[in-house]
Amino acid sequence: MAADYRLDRIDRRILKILQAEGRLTNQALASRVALSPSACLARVRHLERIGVIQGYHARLDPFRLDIGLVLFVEVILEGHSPEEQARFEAAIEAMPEVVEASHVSGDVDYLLKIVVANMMEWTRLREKFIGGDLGVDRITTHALMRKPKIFKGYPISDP
Amino acid sequence: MAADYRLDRIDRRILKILQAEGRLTNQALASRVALSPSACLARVRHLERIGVIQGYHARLDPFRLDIGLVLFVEVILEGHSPEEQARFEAAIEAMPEVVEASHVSGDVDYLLKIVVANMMEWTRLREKFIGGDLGVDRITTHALMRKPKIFKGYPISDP
DNA sequence: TGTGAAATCGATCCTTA
DNA sequence: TAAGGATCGATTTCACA
Repeated sequence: MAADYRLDRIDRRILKILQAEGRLTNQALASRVALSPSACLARVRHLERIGVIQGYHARLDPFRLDIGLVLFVEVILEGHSPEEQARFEAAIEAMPEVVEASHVSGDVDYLLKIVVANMMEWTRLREKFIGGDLGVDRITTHALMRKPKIFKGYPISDP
Repeated sequence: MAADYRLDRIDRRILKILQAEGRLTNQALASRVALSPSACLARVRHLERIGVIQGYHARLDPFRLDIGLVLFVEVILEGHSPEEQARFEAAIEAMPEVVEASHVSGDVDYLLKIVVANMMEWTRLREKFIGGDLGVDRITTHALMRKPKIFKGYPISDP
């Protein structure tokens, strides 16, 4: 999947723009990076094919969706062998409530983003973590109240 | 901004689809929700106008961007008055390295997502947090190593 | 890799229901 | 609110540099 492809200046400008304005037309994008539409489209398709662009998404306001609760959960495993990690990761892969998982260094092993309809659902899901045989030692929960700064993409330097 | 507008079944289907496929053409979207293109476009524009759709973004692979380090930082403030929170939030608003901030309930006050080029940069930025007059009591840092589950949007029920 | 032209397809607006 | 049709603009392919 061309994991070693080197992004040039124009690629980076394309990525920066599409990260901020995902529905920009190819023509507008082309003129902003000073390419013909066909050359620009070829680059975008290439970036998609090699996996630098992983998808396009509408960003929705979670507080307008009757989504329930958004929780950030820190997980510490009992053991840290590859097998134990794989078992845990397979378990969360199968939980639709877990919408994002990050494996991190430090005193904590995983940071999860979890969406549940209400506290009761969280109480039930919580038991799967601590009671179950997922090899979890301890979890800490934080409930989202407000988003003072919203993620709109990674910083990409122009040059 | 029509914060009380009630989403109907078709709105929710539109949101679910655009959240997963942000660059879908209006025609394709229209046929998937069984509307004419013009009616579908009017709904999408409406959802954008009232702020349920906040933007469109290409999702990029952070490990392919030479971005440096992605850090998750937990922040505990010394005090919890509205003024102290506002001061802290204004400070992180002005830091481009802080790409996302969540105000959460529990023993921690804020969860930050921070992107820095390298450890040295983080060491410098860290001092702004603990040394500065931001009213920060304590921070805990986790560095992203791997993403076993990637966020692709909130769960939206069909009916 | 890039350009420009040609053909197809999509977005958008307006009218009518 | 929705549909249909007209118009204008965008996407995509291809021959060529």
